[in-house]
Amino acid sequence: MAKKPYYITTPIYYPSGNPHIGHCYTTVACDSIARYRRMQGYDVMFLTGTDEHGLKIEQKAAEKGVTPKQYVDEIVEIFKKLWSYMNVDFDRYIRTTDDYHVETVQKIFKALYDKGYIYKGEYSGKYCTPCESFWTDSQLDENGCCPECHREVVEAKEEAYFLKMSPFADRIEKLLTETDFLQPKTRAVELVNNFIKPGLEDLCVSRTTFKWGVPVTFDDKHVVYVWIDALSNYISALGFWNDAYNDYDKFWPADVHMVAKDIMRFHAIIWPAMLMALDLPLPKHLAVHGWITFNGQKMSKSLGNVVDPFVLGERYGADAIRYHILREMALGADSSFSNEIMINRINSDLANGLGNLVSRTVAMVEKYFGGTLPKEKAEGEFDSELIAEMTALRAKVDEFIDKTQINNALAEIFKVVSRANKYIDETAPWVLAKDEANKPRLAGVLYNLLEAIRVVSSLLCPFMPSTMPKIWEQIGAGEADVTYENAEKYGVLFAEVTVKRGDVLFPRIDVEKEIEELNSIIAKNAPKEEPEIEVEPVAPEIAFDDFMKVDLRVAKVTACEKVKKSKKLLCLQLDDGMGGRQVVSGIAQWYSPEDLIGKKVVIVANLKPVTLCGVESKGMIVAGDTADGDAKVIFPDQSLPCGSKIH
RNA sequence: CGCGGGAUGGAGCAGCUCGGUAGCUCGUCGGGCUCAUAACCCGAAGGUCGUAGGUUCAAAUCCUGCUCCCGCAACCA
Repeated sequence: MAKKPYYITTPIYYPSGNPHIGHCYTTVACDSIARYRRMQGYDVMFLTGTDEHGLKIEQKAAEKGVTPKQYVDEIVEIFKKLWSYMNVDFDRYIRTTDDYHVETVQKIFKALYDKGYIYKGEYSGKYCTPCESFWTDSQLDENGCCPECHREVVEAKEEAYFLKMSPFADRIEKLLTETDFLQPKTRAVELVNNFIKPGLEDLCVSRTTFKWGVPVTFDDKHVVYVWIDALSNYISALGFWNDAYNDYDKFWPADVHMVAKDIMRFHAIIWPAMLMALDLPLPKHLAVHGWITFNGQKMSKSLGNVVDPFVLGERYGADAIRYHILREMALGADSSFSNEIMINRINSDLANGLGNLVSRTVAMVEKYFGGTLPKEKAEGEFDSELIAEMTALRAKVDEFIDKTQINNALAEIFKVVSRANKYIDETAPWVLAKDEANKPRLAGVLYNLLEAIRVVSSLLCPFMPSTMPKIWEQIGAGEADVTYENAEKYGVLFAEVTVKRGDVLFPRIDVEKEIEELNSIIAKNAPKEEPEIEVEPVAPEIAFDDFMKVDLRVAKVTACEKVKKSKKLLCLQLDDGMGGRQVVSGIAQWYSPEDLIGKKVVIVANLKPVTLCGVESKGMIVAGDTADGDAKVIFPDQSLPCGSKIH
């Protein structure tokens, strides 16, 4: 009988920087599910890869003085190295720069055009002629000028191709609300209300403003913009409309696309729309997970070195890191990552729980029986409960894996670990050992423990693939003993099994000492941050007269309050020495009103007034960017009088 | 009134669909045990279930108002 196919994917990651713990989570989660399915006997295709085109890559490469391809090649190596380091066993790695993928994208684009779903239209926005770049209103700088060169932009239109979305709105809404496509489903309402009900806008699917992308075959001014290029990886990697592979019929539709919530929208709306337009089946599930936050903060570049997966893996082992992120992360919700939580988890579950269980069991077999159990065994009290729990475990784990709830699956497994530890206490082998007559019972107890360990480690293998074989070696389990089949059976191990003590599986970590060391690593890396900010190129030269056009003044904040309806805006009343004025500034995330009242700040006094969220703003507060993209207000010498001109 | 999610012992969560002993993990305290990685086992303390009302014999659970957090959207830097 042919094995059932199972297709699972991670997103293709954007290699504009090194991979971090967030990438790790998605990938390790997929890897674990893929391994579990393989163990269950599915014919698995596990795909991951990188999305390598686009303006940002082009720019990053230019900064470093290399070609875009050279730039991504380098980072892709780091991704692959991390996956190998984390024991991620993918079946295929797709790069959107691969020839076969490019071929598929071009054919899809053409097919959609031929079907009339893609049409040529105009993309309008602000255009900076010297930079040859389009910007949306929100990308413009504070003066409404080009964010790159700070010169004026003009309203302009660019030719672009669009994908019609509206024909699919109804079907997508049904997909989200009436099927179990989206996991967790709570997000469906949000998507429908925000994007579908207001009317799906047609999607701009080509660009002429950068070159680093897949050329549109029938119009070489254009390159395919991210959507069609990136999303179609899921089928191009199977050989859809290319000759590199021939697996489309076997594996499509995918069983699970796993993504983080920030790209849920693209996978829940755009990707189904594309497939509908192509008349292809839709993926079965979209599993959406939250972000890993660090000490409550969203992951950012400056935290990257603290939570560098390489550093953590080196200290605690890849399996421990895998376990921690899988155990901690619930589908849908964010989960906070801190070194302390991680170390405590590793200590309590892995070192004290599982590791110690193996250690004490094996030690007793050696101590009381010289390493090999006798054939004669006696049953006794407490056996039935332990055996019942271990044989029932597989079904429970299966159920949670089916629901992509890895954290709950692990929790079930560790309940049995706990039960086994308790069983040792109940049966007190060290007491039995005192009387020769109890030897058969003692052997029975130890055999049951080995069996429990066998079941637990079999089911745990997909999640911690490098440690489990070490356990099998210690408990004398052969490869045939630790199959999925046997995971629900009792009495699998050879009756006269021989154990072999090994190294400590998960060394206990000294919490305080480790935290201290990790903090010192943070401290060591922290000073580097400063020079690491991306220094923007200096704007083109201007004449003194041009500078004098900008009227900078000192003004004192007399009152300040948050703008209702907005999270980022503060409304400030200023004494500018000229009768006062009101300015709205987007700094509410970093300053509360009390921080500013009474302080003098620098304002651009002759800026054209604008209305933000219904509040008029006459001028702007001068602020600088930090490395994290936060804003810091520039405070002038506080003795300067209000209204004094700065030049 | 843009949309959605959340507020449960010190921390993190479950319970809420289908009202009726408030449960789990970690931490704390006390005890037990000694096979084991100072690990394991047992017990205890600790909760006005955000707030104000309502429905009900009975509400963490249903309804309404309010406060605060978070995400999306918008807006801004």
